[in-house]
Amino acid sequence: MPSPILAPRGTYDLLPPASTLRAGLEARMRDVATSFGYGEIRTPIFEATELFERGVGEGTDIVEKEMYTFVDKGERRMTLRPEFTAPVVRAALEHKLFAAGPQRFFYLGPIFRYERPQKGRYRQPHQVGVECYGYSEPEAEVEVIALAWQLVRSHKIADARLQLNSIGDAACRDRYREALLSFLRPLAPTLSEDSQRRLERNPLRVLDSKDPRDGEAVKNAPRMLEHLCDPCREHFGAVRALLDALAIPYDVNPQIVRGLDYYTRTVFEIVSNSLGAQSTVCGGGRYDNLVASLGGPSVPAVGFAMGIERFEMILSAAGAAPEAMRRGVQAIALGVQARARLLPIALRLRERGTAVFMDFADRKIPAQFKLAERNAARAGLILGSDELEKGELVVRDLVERSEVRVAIDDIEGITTALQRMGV
RNA sequence: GUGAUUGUAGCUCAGCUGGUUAGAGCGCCUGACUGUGACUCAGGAGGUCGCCGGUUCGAACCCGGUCAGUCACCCCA
Repeated sequence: MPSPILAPRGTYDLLPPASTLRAGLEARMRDVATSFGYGEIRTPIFEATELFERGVGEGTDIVEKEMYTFVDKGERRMTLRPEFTAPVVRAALEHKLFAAGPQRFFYLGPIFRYERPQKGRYRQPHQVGVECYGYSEPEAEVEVIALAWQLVRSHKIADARLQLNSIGDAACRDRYREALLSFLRPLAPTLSEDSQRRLERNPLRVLDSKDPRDGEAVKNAPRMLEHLCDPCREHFGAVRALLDALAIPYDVNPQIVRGLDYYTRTVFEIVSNSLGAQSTVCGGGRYDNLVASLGGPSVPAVGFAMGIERFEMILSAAGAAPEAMRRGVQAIALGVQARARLLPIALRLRERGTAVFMDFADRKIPAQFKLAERNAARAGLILGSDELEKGELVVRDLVERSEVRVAIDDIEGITTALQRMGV
């Protein structure tokens, strides 16, 4: 016997009713982004591999070992998108949108990374995120952060915290890099193997190492925030002042570094301790050089990406997951003839937007009531032989356990009775 | 990629130091109840014990491999 085919490792099937909850969450996310003036952008699920090599950075783990890359029949190197920012920039450049001034986009959908699955980490995770182009002003960061914060706040998530840092621009980061290197080099033998390996290539990564051996060295290491050039320091101060004015709480956390090459100046994360080792639910910041590095004009940019699965995990940990509401109607017919009469009524109700469930298996009344329970129907529409004779049907409130009788063809009367029951 | 741990019915799990036809609860189906959801009672369906191989007279149990889940490292949303 052939072995059964399973969903690929690190992926999952979203089934009802979880899929209904997901759809509701996505709808609320769209609403929030829309209320900030962002428009939805949908880009292809695969792109030229080179886009990510240039956009995300050749030295990053994502590009080095996590991409789903293939060669198509036209010998083109293609990659399933591992993130959204590079594709969005590509689309904006392709359609010359930057000629029209500032642009605001949000996106929602799956990304693909070949990673070892664990809690809050999948091979096809889903992200919602925004991109704001054309503003070098600190208000841009604050708008994007406020949007992310609104997403979190609108769901009453208690233990989410905003972490903020500045990693400077090309000029002051290079100077800091040198300062950090000359501090860490003498200590190299005391660092973890990973950090020793990373030291020359990306010394900033040593700062957020979890290895206790690195903690000691990092403790006295020079701080980026103290090495910011004047414009960067001023900019960071302005971001903080605006956040304070909006009463958005945050911690300055010098260890926030972000893994992608394109970030400049402000970086931020929203973290929660209900996520295990994957504590970040949202990560973002400013990336003023990305558009130019992909061959476009010099356009400053700010954005974030939020993990939808992780967001759901926080929601359920907070007990904020919405309960499935009782909704719709169970159409209960006894026998083929009654079914034939009830079917068009069900259709009429559905045309009016009422959910109607119906069973065709000739089950008895009690069995059909059980189905109504399983469907979490709010009301029942019962048509048996008695009713058929009298030309009536029973509209039953499944919560109050009360019922009224209405003429079979009186669709208005049925609708009114259902409305009274809150269907 | 590294390490740890788990895999028995649709779900949650039991199954002693390897020993006849593998169990429970919930769920599902049928009936008691010529037409009202719960409860009760009586029946019933459903498992090649993740898969492959090995050891053994004999494997759900021991060994190896493999697939998948989970957790951590790493990385990140």
